[in-house]
Amino acid sequence: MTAKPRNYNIHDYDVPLTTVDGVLFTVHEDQLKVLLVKRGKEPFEGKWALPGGFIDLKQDESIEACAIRKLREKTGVEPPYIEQLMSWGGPDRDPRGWSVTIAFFALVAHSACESSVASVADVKWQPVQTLKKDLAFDHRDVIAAAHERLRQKALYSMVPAFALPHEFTLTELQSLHEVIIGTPLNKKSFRRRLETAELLEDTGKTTESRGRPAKLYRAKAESKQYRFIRNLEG
Amino acid sequence: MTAKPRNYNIHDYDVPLTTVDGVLFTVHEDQLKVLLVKRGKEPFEGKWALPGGFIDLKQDESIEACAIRKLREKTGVEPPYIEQLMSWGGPDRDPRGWSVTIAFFALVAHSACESSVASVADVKWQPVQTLKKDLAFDHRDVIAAAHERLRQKALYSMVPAFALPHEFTLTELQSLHEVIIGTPLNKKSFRRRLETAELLEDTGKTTESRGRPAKLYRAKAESKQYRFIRNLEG
DNA sequence: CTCTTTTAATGCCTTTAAGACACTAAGTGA
DNA sequence: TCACTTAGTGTCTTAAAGGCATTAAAAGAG
Repeated sequence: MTAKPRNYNIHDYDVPLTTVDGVLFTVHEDQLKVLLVKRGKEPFEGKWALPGGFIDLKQDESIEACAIRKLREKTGVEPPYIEQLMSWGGPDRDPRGWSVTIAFFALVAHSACESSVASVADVKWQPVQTLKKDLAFDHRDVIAAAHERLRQKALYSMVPAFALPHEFTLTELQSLHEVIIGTPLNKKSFRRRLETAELLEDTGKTTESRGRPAKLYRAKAESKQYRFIRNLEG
Repeated sequence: MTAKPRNYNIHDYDVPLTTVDGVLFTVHEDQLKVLLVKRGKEPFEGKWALPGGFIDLKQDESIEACAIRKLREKTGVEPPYIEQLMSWGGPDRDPRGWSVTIAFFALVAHSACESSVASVADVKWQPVQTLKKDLAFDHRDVIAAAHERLRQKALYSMVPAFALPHEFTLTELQSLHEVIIGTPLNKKSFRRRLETAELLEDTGKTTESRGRPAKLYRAKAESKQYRFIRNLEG
């Protein structure tokens, strides 16, 4: 046991087993994917689970810092977007007893951490459409909640842009939103609201492929907080 | 210590001190008020704090159930609306060491728990506009976050209705929204969106006072989930 | 070099829902 | 009966999304 500040003694308190988990999404090959890690020990040894675990009481300065650390350990990078999702707790979700997980929801470009993830067998990008039912703990519910949150964000914000590389085209951004929401979107509306809100910077560069070259944009930092006053049709 | 299922032993884990707190709002005399409880023991003995505390690992079936229990203990009733707000954690927010609070945000009619609150000296309704700075822990930040959440809800939902008595007039509901948002709202817009969304039931009753009698309405259960696709102007 | 194909970007009319604000409705009390 | 008060509505304007066709800019075929 470590020395505790003041008079805190864990024996005095009957506290739950509190952990932090991250739901890290990316997009690749027109699919929304979530990062899973194969558990190396009990409980749920061998099952796929969300990256996460115990708070390091000596190192972590906050629960968000803890979540970022967990994700960095698995991907090699810090996600450009992270926010707290919600917490789950109960007597039965962990066989060791009453437990709590504080879940975070994060986005990253597939290209930014491709090497770290592809090089190890116990980490993978799983398409959310083909999620297995036998994930560890209640992680299936956690992912479902994160997916729903992301879906809402796609309707009233440009937050999904942080699942793309630093520079991207409007078509890429729109099709990402469409993948997340699950329905096609109106091209004109999508572009018009982006333009009036001034959320993107023109890089001056363009793509080169078949057809007319597309302009490449960068998300401004403010776009993380921006909320449109009106939702797109879900 | 209690017997734990399987091989769980709290000594094996360096876990934070996890607690649950509730931010319970109501409206009274045209003011938004929050429920505070005077702490009877260290830390922060004698300071005002949010109702909350440790999870009862034998009784509580979930963290939400725990939050509801804490609020019932102080008000005598279960709030008609409760949702998880977010969690805060860090090494310094509690002098006993690394701690986490999972905060909930709830609404109740002032009349529903007036007697329970007025009868004891260590519980009070505090107007959010005149909050003291020296609340226990980081509860000032928690209340600020809850207030901001409630403000957003007032722009795109009818959730604030759950801070009113079971039956209420449209004028009462609108002025509640105005108190929460902090600006006047357009009467016609407010009523029109309510009507088209069919969120309220006409009770057939009316108020009696000076002026034309107002119809009394009841919030339908669905109104808890309903989100307008467009926000009112903040 | 011109024409077809492909993808990007825009113009413009329609539709939806909110803002503004005047007006009518239904009570009370002098 | 009339002034006053509060509730509720009619209607025009404005903001922003939907629909859809058109134009723009490139590559490749002949």
